[in-house]
Amino acid sequence: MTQYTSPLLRLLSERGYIHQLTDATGLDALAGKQIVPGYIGFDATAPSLHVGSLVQIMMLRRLQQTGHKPIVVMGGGTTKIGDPSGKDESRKMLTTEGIQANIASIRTVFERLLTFGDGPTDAVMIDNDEWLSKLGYVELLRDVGPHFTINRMLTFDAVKLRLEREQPLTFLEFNYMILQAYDFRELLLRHDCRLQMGGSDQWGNIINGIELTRRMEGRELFGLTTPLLTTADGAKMGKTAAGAVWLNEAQLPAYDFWQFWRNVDDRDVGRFLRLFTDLPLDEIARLEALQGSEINAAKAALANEVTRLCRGDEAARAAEDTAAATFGAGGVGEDLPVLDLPTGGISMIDALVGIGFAASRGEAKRLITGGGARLDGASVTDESHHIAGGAESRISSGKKKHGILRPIPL
RNA sequence: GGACAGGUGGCCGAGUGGUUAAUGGCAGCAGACUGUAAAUCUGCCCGCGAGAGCGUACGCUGGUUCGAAUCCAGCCCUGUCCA
Repeated sequence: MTQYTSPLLRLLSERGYIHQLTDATGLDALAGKQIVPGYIGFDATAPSLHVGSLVQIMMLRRLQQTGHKPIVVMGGGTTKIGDPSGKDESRKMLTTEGIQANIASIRTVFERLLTFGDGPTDAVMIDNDEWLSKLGYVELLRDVGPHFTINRMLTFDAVKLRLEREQPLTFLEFNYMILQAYDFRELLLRHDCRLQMGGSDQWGNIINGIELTRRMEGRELFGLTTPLLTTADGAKMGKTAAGAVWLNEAQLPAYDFWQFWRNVDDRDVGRFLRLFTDLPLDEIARLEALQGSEINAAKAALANEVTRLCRGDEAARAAEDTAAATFGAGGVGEDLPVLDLPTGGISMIDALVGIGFAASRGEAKRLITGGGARLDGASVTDESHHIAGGAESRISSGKKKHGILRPIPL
């Protein structure tokens, strides 16, 4: 591992954030002598980011922790165009209000992880719509156009792959990289931003921004990418059964968020602890070394820490208590999903659908037939089983998903 | 504008008149084994229905046929090449 002198690069390096770096010694020197404003761009297409973006968010946190200035750039301007990457027509373009609402919602998570304000190392959040929407086409062509050759743009993976696979690549999409490059330069001019970070898939875009700025302004910028975060079995991080693992409470309850981390693959524990928690490295080394079932303690620590950072102390504690009560004691915890139990009871099928363990009645039946539906821990195999009203009970799908059936109070 | 190839279930990809709700793979769910892990094996995997069954579905719209994802026509979309 390269020896860095700046606290920033040391921290990033020892915790596993660095995949590629444009000019390691240059950035190391710069970070050692001044506050480096650095930015990462985020999508504004949904009201919440998901764990796939958490590495980037954490990186901004590290930036601030080592005395630099994090800049969160929301892609409001680019979102307006609509994301062209999918072929499915139904991808609707968002209205300005919709995008603003998304940005406001996303901001709540950033506020937990970064300190915002007006100070020199306080984080700021900017919407690239501020400048992109004012940009004239002719102006853009004149200023930026000469600095991009099609020849080079065609060599970028994002483009090359699509062409090789004979998939459509629209002009719109093709232009994304130009807009992103433009962002970097704009951020230099507005906020003296010197560094852009991102996932490894952003390397090409980041390089473009650096190149463009060098040609237009004669200034040197830096780029840094994180390794593509996959789980140990090779899947892309952030998608699970129920869909994306959202960072916002409104999109995913804290208990489920906690469970996601509690259930990571053994092999991922150490890496995730370094990336997603503030635990000291020696503590992580100790946890990571646990063998066999003991590694579950490390997973619990991971779940607690990440939930605490993203959702707050209280949420983390409630999730942990619920898990302990549910899995340890075989009872129920307060944080489990609850379904009202009518006085006359409810059918097993309706209960499973009602609490969200099955998407349709057919699915609920299959769950029952397969032996995965449980009531107070006992498997229910009768499709027409009727749950009596009056008493609280625990309903489960498999061994991991649990919920409470609670009589409606009179 | 022309020639050719293509548009199938969350994704990839078979199928080219009936036995096809549609082979297979991936992803997903459940069971067994475990440690709320991985790997492995087994079952499930469009909706409604207790069930027989019914309804939807192979780009869109019509047509041929007892019967179509499969044949025909028009249209839309994508790719490759040509103008």
